[in-house]
Amino acid sequence: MGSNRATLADVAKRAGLSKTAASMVLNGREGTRLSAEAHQRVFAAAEELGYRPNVAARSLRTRKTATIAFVSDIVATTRFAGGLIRGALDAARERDHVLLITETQGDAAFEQYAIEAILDRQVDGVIYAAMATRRLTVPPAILGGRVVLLNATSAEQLPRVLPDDERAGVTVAETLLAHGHRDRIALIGRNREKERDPEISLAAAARLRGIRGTLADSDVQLSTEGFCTEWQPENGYTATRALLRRPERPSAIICMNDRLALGAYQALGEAGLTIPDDISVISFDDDPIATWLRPKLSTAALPHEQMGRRAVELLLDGDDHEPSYVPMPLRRRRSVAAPAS
Amino acid sequence: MGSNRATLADVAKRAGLSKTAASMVLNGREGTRLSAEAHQRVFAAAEELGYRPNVAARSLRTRKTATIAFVSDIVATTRFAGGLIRGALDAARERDHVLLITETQGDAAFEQYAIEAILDRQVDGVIYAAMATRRLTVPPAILGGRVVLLNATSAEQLPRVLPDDERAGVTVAETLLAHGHRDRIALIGRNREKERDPEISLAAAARLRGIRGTLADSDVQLSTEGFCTEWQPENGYTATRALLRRPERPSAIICMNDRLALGAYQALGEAGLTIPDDISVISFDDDPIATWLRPKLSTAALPHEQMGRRAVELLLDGDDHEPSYVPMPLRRRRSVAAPAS
DNA sequence: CAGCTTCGCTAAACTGATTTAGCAGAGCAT
DNA sequence: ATGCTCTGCTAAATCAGTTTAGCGAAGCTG
Repeated sequence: MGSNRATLADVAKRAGLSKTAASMVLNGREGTRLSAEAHQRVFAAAEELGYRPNVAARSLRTRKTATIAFVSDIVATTRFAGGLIRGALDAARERDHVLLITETQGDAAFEQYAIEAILDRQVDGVIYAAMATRRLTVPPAILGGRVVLLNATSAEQLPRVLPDDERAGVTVAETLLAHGHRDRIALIGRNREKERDPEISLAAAARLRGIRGTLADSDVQLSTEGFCTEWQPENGYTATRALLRRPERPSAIICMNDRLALGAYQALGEAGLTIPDDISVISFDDDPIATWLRPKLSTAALPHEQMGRRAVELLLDGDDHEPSYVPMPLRRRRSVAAPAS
Repeated sequence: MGSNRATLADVAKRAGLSKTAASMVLNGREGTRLSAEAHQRVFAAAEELGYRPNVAARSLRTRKTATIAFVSDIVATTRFAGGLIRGALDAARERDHVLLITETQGDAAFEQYAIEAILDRQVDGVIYAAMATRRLTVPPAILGGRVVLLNATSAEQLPRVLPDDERAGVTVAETLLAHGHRDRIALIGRNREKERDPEISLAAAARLRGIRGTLADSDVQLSTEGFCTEWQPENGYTATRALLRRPERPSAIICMNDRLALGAYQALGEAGLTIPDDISVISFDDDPIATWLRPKLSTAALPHEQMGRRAVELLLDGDDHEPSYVPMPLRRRRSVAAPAS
């Protein structure tokens, strides 16, 4: 690869100046007394030689690598991860940085490897990301540098970016109310573990809080709450079937995520019910399947790209340690309508 | 970050030896005449100080960074990308390497940025990946070093890893034949552009070739071929509805990917047909939705993890420039059965 | 015109590793 | 006693930058 690249010495020689001068000019140092002409010559020489500084040499001295480590439990390889990385990648590029990506897979040895790789390479900062919004434990070794939590919190008061799940819950509930749903709003995806253990999920409790609070403000309660051990399509299917066996059919179903909603669609389809005419469905996440379903699913979107972007911004430009809550906009599609009759 | 780390000089001093000696011992250099005792002392000192070499300093001298660049058009942020990255990540870790991830998004300026970032950091090699299996143009600037193409080919004879789409086509066709399907096998997802332009897709033509060849060997032809401008669920839905309007209903539908299959499921469901009793469905990719559908979809899996892994292996240990074809195993699930009656 | 400041620039040290060239002492043969 | 080889180790150069300290000439002051 970069074998015969021009070095700073080459540039200096061509400009008829010292390395010092060349270095200062190229770094735009203030207060140096180099003549305008010297500036010209250095820029010209650098241009002509196609000079690009060697990052290793530079960071040896400056301890800056223009590299950010993106460490995730498992996020880098899931469908949800895409946007997170994309956003981070974009923001990093805008700031002339680059992303070093590692995955711990929840494995202590892997995490150890990641930390060492990061420390060895003296990255400028670490983004510690979680797949599911949750609390996690940051390895002390990286606390020496800048760390931003992405989609996560931790015991330490670190800067962090989180989706505003509670607000999303509010939005979802408001939408249903606005369409005239009141007493027959069901929910599927209740899950004690997710709701209680912040190490597993922060989203479940927050969404539920938002939903219930908003309904309560209008003197409404959820008519039925379906529990699911996982938030997978199968669980949504089963929960929805259970829902339909009850005497009073709901006018709307809130699903705690889009995979559950897929299951709900399947169960409703089998039961011969039409969405949204017979029953409305609304959900959270905005997984790609949301637009694949028929009808397209209305859902509060996890703003992954924005979150990734925000994390980099916080890392590089950030000063405040207030958690950064990113809004989850509702994607209004075709799965919500007024209750039948 | 790593502020007060022990340096090689520290280790040497503690061991009562020179930096030279310490360096040689720690690098396991053969042919050095350092005593066994010297070895002990160096190892002990390094251990006690928790010594880890500074990668920047080392690579300044050796031009090795233990870093691989993973450049993709857009793959890093799509659902399909996960496995690719995961596999590469795992293989890289096993070889004590790390991944620098960038994305060109098909944008020339972004590509330029990626290249410069890569060259500046003197990565040991580049994995150039495409989201869809296709031919792409590798920027000449990176051809100076090791490059492996992932899910892609190029004009240059570069080492590359590709899914064995043709063989997958064979497998899919064989499966249908084995279940007794013959004259009423339909296909959806024909697409002239994808089939003809290798810069768009290599998979479409290869899959089709495999399917047709295998059927022909048994004197069978596809009964209907549905064209789709895109391989999205909607197109699958429309194509399937068209299929069902024809006089003779197919006994099986081959979908060129799982998203089309989702569309097919939706159309079949609406038509009141049961999979696989009334009609079998088989597909390609093994997208996560394949297991979310009811019944679960049989599909030839794109072995993303293996491909990513293989790319790193080829890059680091590889010698041969033969394209590496990775098999696409058929995930046998519930969507294929014998034809009705 | 000596002394001081400012200007414009550079030599050399430094970052932390690897690598080349070679030195001192021991052992042996002559 | 001299010359030679082998052993066990080290000094110093090197990679490509940044940074510190400071030098010589010009200009100005008193």
